[in-house]
Amino acid sequence: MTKQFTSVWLREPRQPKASGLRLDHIIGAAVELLDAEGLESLSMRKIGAKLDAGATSLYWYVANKDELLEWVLDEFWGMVEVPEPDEAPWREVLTTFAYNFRDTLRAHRWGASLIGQLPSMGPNALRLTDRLRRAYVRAGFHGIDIYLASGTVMSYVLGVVTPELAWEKTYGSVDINREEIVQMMEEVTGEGYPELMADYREVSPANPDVARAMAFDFGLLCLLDGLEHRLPGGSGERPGG
Amino acid sequence: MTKQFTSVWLREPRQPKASGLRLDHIIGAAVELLDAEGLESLSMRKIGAKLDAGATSLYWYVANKDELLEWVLDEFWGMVEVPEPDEAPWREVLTTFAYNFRDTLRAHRWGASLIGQLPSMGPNALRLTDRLRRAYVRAGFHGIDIYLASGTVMSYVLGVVTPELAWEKTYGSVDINREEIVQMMEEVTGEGYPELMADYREVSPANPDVARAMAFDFGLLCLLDGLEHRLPGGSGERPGG
DNA sequence: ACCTGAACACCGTTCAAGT
DNA sequence: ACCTGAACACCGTTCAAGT
Repeated sequence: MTKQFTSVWLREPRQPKASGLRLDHIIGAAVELLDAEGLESLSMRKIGAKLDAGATSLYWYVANKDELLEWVLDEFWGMVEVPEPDEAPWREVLTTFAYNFRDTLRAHRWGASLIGQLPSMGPNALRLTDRLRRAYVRAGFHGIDIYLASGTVMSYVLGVVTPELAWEKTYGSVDINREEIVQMMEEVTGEGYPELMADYREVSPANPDVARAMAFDFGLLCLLDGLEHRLPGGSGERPGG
Repeated sequence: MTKQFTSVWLREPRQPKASGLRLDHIIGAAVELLDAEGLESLSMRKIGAKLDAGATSLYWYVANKDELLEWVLDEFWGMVEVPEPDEAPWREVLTTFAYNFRDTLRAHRWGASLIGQLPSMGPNALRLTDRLRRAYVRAGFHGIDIYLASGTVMSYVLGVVTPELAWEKTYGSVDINREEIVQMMEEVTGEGYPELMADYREVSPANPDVARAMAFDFGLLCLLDGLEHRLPGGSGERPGG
């Protein structure tokens, strides 16, 4: 007897009456609280209060907090804009997506945490997945390579931004410059890694926002170059690919 | 009056007496509980109990739970092995790191969450950063490009694995095959994305573990190709780079 | 059908008090 | 110096009861 495979997205929606709570209002209230106060301080009680309802009333529309957050996560995916793949060259489509995704992650900092905690199977997530897939198709990938390539840019962006958010959560409100960071690292390691420290001091841009943006762009360029290289006809083509 | 820049790693350590609690034991107990029960069920009370102490005793060694987790996170970084960059070609070093990092993230599933929540500034994190940096130096990058390239592979791996862990957390214990996933997606989207669904059905490997491993490898190859392409002398070299 | 409040089993953290 | 227990202000969720 194996567990049944189910999903939030397959549940019968509750029929709201004209006045009273509604699932979309609950999700909206959750998003507003998340934007204002962050994931850690979101509680069912606060969502209820925001809607002039008891916390426990939410449980008529939602099985539990995770299920609500799964809906909220799909709202996040709905905020990430991707150009229609027919309307621009594939590198431009993916670059625009990468920058939009980065901006959305930074504007709604709870998004990255939810992506790491809950599956992304809602309609907005699937719409985005489909658009990206078509961008890779238009690039010229075939067969299984479409599938293999289709998550690369998104993974890269998520992986870059996630630790940045963690850093900013802790040190974002602190007035800090590059030199102080390096000094702190030196105190942690002793005289351990002189070249690493010299590098930070000498070559990394003094403004951390600029440094982050440049590194993001550099890596994205590498990834796109590498994808192009693996396209049929490119010199990285695999035998029988 | 700006906030002072401080860190866990700069605090004066408490002097433990011969018998009694010790910071390293507290960290060790936390890691064990994390491996056994996951991040969400870790509590100060449980850590205390595991050490035959009251939960509040921990606060002598640790300012709060986040600070303890910052130490725990550095333990995680300590588990990620990277070959010495002198001992192998740079692509091999980075490939080995990528696979090791992926394995460690999968073996200690709380790691990815902590990376997204807390800064990685401990000695193990810095040791890893330095090794990776030297791998990029050995590859042939110069000046600011060392800095710009140095996070790329790590970001990619983190971004790939993080959503996989979220998926497995929800559906990992469910007996599920590819067809059931596709059917569920079709129920969510209606007949929305026929090509996306056909692709999943026809070209993605039937075993999800195999599918994930192949996609991981493909993207890593792309990224390494793209890095190589940007090396001085490569055709992607930038003017004045 | 929808909403409520009381209640349960938890949290992280503070603090006065003990040794 | 180190550890304790009581206490505070929270959590998510269940459930019997209301309308």
